[in-house]
Amino acid sequence: MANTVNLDQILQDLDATSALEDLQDIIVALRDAFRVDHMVYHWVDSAGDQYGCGTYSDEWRDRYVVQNYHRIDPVIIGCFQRFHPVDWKRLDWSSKAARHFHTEALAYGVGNQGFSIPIRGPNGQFALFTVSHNCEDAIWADFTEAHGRDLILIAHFFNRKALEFEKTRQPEQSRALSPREVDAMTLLAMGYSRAQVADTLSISEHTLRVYIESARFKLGALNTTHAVARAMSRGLIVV
Amino acid sequence: MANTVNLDQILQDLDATSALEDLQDIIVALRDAFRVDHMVYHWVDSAGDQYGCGTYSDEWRDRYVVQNYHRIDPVIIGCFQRFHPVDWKRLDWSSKAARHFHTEALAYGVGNQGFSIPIRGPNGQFALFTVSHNCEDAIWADFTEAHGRDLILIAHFFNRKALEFEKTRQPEQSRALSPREVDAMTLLAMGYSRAQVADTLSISEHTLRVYIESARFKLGALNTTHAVARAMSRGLIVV
DNA sequence: ACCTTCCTCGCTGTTTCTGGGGAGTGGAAA
DNA sequence: TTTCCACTCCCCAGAAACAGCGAGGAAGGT
Repeated sequence: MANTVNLDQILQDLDATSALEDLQDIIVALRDAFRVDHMVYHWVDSAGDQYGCGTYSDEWRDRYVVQNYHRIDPVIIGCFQRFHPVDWKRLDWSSKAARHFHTEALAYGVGNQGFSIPIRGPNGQFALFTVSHNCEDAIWADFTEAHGRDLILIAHFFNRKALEFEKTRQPEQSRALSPREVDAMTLLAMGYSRAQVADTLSISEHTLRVYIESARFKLGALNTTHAVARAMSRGLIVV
Repeated sequence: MANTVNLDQILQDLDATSALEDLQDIIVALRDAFRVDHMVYHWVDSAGDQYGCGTYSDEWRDRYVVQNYHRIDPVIIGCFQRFHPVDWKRLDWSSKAARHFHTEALAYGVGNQGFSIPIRGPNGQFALFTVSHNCEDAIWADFTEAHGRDLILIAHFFNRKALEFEKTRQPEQSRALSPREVDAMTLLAMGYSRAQVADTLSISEHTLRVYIESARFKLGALNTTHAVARAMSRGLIVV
């Protein structure tokens, strides 16, 4: 596992990429350059409409998707609540589902060591950049220590490219909410009922309803809960 | 404006920081090391409850806060919908409010050039790391070209520290949700009605209601929308 | 073995939300 | 100037969610 990696060259190659498919080739080359078992970029999207590329076996990837493992995968859950890159050992593997997931992952060739970098983009986009390997703890610690920063940059550039290519698919860049709409969504997210929200904002409940409706429309939401969820995941409101 | 910057030393210093106040000293030192006019870290929070540190004058900062400029600042608006670091020249300064904001910023000593890096953390956290300077376009382009990557890493480490210090404020942890509860919350967050969720999960609506109620209880939520919002902000569900 | 948690199903009545109308102001942009 | 958009207010009927009560079986951990 090693050491002489030309970061500049990698990032330049990444920058020069012009098609989504090329990322797969690049990540394989990266895996070889770093001499680790696996390297994966994984754009997580609850809709199941996820994009990813990497060096896991097709069988594992298929199984992961079919079983909806992104819901119990401690790597995803853990990274989602963190900002730091995180070593898999520091995650919570205590639940039964997590342990089962772990043994199965090992059986499918995923390394016993792992290092994952959470990445977040606009509109609540969330992705992971993961390096995995089979080795002892000390060796792995040296590796992450040595290459952590490089991996952050690579992850950043990877996501940049992925966003660039996927941008066309996501025309749903919702209009920004008006201040009043933000207020309404925020208070609703805090558990207030419509009556309470209207009271807090000193407006009639009818007026409030107009805000909720227009927010729902702007966000393409089906109901209030959906609208609040979307507003949150797009970072339009903070609770 | 310059060139010999010891990135390792900077990041180590950042990592060793143990108090929020120290970040202010570090950012001043950084500004001097990079020989630019201003360097600012700005945690943007829609609530107005923002944290920031940097080298802008106190007058400008106060005015910014009082006037709620974060709502019209093209840097914030532009960065919020981007993932790339962005040069200020590429932002949209066309609106009247933006032009007024710009001339005023210049008057308060903000540089005519700027480079801002959006950073996103868990729960929709959003921050900016900005470098600003007074110089010509070509010189500025050289600078951003030369130091863009370093700045990304510095921004990352800055935000890491800021999150670390702020985390202590909100240690609320709740019991984990059961798989079925997660399913229910997730589908509700996706805009499904109770009937649709029950149908999707192939359970009766009555059963579904029990899940929602127990999730609400576990999360300390007042209603379904609140429960979904809390589940999201705690990273228990991914939408 | 016991206790806890999870999963599943049922009833009733009350409160709240939703969707469909409508109308008028003021400010900012084209 | 006209045309947007944000903000404010109003009514009504049907649909949906809420609160509170109940039950039993399966699986896991102490």
